[in-house]
Amino acid sequence: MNISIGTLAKRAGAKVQTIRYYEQLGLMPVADRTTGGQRRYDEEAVKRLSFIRHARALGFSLEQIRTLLDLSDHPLADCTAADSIARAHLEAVKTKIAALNSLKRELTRMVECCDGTITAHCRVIETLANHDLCTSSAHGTVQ
Amino acid sequence: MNISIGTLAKRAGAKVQTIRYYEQLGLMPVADRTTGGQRRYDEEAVKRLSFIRHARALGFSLEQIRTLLDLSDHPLADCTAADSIARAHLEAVKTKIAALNSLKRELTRMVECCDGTITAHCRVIETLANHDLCTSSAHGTVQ
DNA sequence: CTTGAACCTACAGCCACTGTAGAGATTAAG
DNA sequence: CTTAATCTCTACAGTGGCTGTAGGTTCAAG
Repeated sequence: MNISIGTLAKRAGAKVQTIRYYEQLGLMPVADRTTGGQRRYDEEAVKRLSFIRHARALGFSLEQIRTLLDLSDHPLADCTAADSIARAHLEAVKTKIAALNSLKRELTRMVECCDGTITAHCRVIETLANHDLCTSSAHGTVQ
Repeated sequence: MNISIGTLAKRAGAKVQTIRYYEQLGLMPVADRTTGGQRRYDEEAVKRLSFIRHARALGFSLEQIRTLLDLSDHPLADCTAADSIARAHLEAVKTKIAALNSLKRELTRMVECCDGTITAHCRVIETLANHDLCTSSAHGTVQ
């Protein structure tokens, strides 16, 4: 009931600005204020922000998190929705891992073949210049 | 010498706007224009844009690509710089793969344990609400 | 010569924050 | 009680890497 925004930030592992940003998006509740206008939070807010940060660390988007928060706010609802969000996300993660692995192979080949002398013979530059030298076809845009 | 921006886009796998964006950033040269003011490119531009798109597909940042382009523009230079960019990137990729793998494990556990009935028993929500249930400590922010 | 596709500029929007400026609030020490 | 240090406030701009839109112009085929 008496937690400042800075303390909340530390306890849940977020930045102060991020909390205000979440409030703006409606992910965090509009906080009570002191007479001086500063936000004060309770333990519930710590839990909610931790939930959000944990989900973000797992790579869920804020929109996915919004849905997950709605579901956890209504504990009697069917959890099929939460499950399918998690499953879809798992699939996306698997795809990303596959892309990154093929990327790792290509980068490893690039680096191993660089003879360390002049750019004209540099495998790194050469590979980038000529896509045909690249065996892995799996990579779309990997972020 | 007579390639329109749309043709260039198709041939190198980019969008028209992206080419103009690259020109703005100085990654693509300022193109010659027709009397009517439209950009015309040559084969050299196709190569350069392909280089950029390939490097982007491999996850290099535009700033890294700027350096790689400078290096390939001056083929007599020492290629140590290109090599170290590629090595650093490879390390980053390995780290990302490790994080995603621990994430995959956590998501898999979440999904496997969901009993499909009500949110109160839902492993997905529960895991997100309680970071202590989470075994993988490796995940920072994964994008 | 007409038509329709492609092109032009300029700017706003996306995501998920992060950083800044300048002002006011709170708190601990003296 | 005063002062100083730290926090917090709002509002807005910037990040990266594009993508989309509006409103107009140019080009190439028929």
